[in-house]
Order: sequence, then C-alpha cells, then structure tokens
Amino acid sequence: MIYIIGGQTASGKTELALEFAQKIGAHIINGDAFQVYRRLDIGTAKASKEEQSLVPHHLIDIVDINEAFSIFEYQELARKIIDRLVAKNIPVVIVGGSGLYIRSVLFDYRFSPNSEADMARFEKMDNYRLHQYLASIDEISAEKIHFNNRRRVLRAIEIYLQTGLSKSALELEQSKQPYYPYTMVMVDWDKEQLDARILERIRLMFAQGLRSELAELLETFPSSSPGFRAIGYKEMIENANYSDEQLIDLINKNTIHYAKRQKTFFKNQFNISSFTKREEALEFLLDTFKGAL
RNA sequence: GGAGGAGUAGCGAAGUGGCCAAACGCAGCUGACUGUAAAUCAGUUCCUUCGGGUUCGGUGGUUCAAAUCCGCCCUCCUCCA
Repeated sequence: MIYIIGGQTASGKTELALEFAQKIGAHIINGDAFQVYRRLDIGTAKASKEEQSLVPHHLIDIVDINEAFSIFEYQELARKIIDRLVAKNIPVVIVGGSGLYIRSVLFDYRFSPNSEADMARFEKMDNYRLHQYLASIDEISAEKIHFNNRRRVLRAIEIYLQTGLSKSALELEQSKQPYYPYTMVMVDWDKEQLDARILERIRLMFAQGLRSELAELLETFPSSSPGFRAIGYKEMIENANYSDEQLIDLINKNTIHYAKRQKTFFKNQFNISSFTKREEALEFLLDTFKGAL
C-alpha cells in the first residue's frame, strides 16, 4: 500500500505529508513536477531543509534548471524507488500536485523510449489539417482530442511516427488496474479559503526573496531553461518591469487557475478521499495504515 | 452658471433603427487530460416549467420595429466661468 497526498497547491500537502510520514516511519517521494529542480526553492514551495531532514525525501532536487525533465523520467525513477522501499518494508508517501505524474506511476502507463521523429512538416500545418491527419492514422484519438489542442494532436502523431502504433492502440494494451495499491487523500478547502492561502503564500515568497532567488539563478542559467516555466518564475521573467504588486496579482491569478485544474484532475482521475480539515485526512491515513498492518 | 463628452451583462469594451439576449477580452463556473502537465485544450455565465419572459443610467415619446432616434431627469469626466 502506498499513501498519496494530492490536491491543490497551498492546500497543506507538505505539512500533512511530513506529519504522517514521521508517524509511520515512511519515506516521502515528491510528486511535483517542479520540485525536482535544484535551487527552485522559494517559488515551488519546497519543504525547507530542516523539514526535509525529518523524513527521507526522494525525487526532490534531482535535476538542474536547464535540464529537461518529463513524466517519462519521473515514472521510471519513482517506480525504482518505490520498489526498493517496498522490498524493505518501508512505507511510501507520495506528495505532490502533478496529477498526471502521479497517475503515470500508479497506473499502467507505458511510454516508449524517445526516438527521433521528424515533425517539421506537421508543425507547418494548421490545426484543422493536422487534426485531419491524425484522424487518418488514429480515428479514436482524433475523436477524443479537440482539433485546437495542437500540442496533443502533435504528440499523438509523434507517437505513431515513433512506434508505428497509434496512441489509442497503445493505450488499449495497458491494464486499467492500478500498478500499485494506493490510498489517496486531499484536503479540499473552500474556494475562498484556498484563494486566501494562495495569496498569502505568494506574498510570503516575495518576502522570502523570490526575486533575488531568480536573479541569482539567471546568472547561471538561460531564461529559457525548462525549470523557469514554473509559475512564479515565468511571470517574473516575462514581465521584468513589473512591480511586486503587479507580479503578485499575476502569479496569484495563474496559481488560482492552476489550482482549479488540479482539483478537477484529482477528483475525477483518482479514487480519492477528500477532507475539509487536515487533521481528518491525517486520521484517515493513520487508520488506513493501521488497518493495513 | 456655460460648452463638450460619457453612462451597455460581474468588470473592461464593441454595437449607433430590424440579422441584438447583445461581438470580443477579462474574471467566474464546469470539464478533458498517457513525454512541455505549475502545461495544453474545450464548454458555459440575465430569468425560464424551454413555449417564452425581462434587459443596454431613469423616465416619457416617435416607429410595424429602439441599446440605437427625440424630450425631460439623474450620475460621472474634461474645458470655460
């Protein structure tokens, strides 16, 4: 059984995870797409070094800001760690807000090894033609993916070019059953409360020196680095002339949008128990843990 | 006191007689999600028993027909006193 703490940003995942993991002697695996980046500390709201020292952490601070990292690497690394811990009978807690990353670990998602596919001719096509092309090689996926969702249409085509199999055919081969048994929990705040927490946290980030964190990093890494696509950093990079207040507004807005997508994903893509209060979630996790012994 | 300008849905903003329950943007709400996922994309937002009903500062008119034209009133802005 692995324990997962998911849900929205600023919902208190980190704190809950630390508390729970300490109580049961678990290791924590980060399930957040941007906490894998070293030195992106303030803006990704990582647990502090002191907090991290309380419980062994994995998949946090593992790549440099200018390195590409994707779900493919994440899945592989996470499974290795989980298998190792499970073999030693150490409980595993995954905490994070990147739902798809977590899904790829929990379920039978199979990613083909990266191979070169020449996408140049497709990138020139307009959305409509691109989608028509997809329909000619993979009707099922074409039906599922909206033609305006260019990124996904392109990816589906790329899969076909790389593997010779359509995206939908590959997915049909995969089991629908979870790869690992899991218990997942989230703290579901009222929208108003969560919004207030988000704003408060962004203010805190600025007070903690988010601006200078970025400035220092930009001395070493180009502003186009993958790590800088994280909310908080990208807004500062794109709007170098903004005042703190303007940036806080923008980052706040983007974070609220992000939080909404997270909620939709977690509620609809997982079997998840949601609680209004952190203490209730903790109690539920502890009960589940005891029951599993 | 005088001269101009403006008041449109939660906000911004088009529209200047019928094709207007009213473009577009934002915000909000719902959803999709298998290698950029803190990303990408879609739907939806006056009321409704889905027949229809009530809107464009207020009010009274003109017209077969008004957000659009006319009168009066209210509010705001600029300039002059």
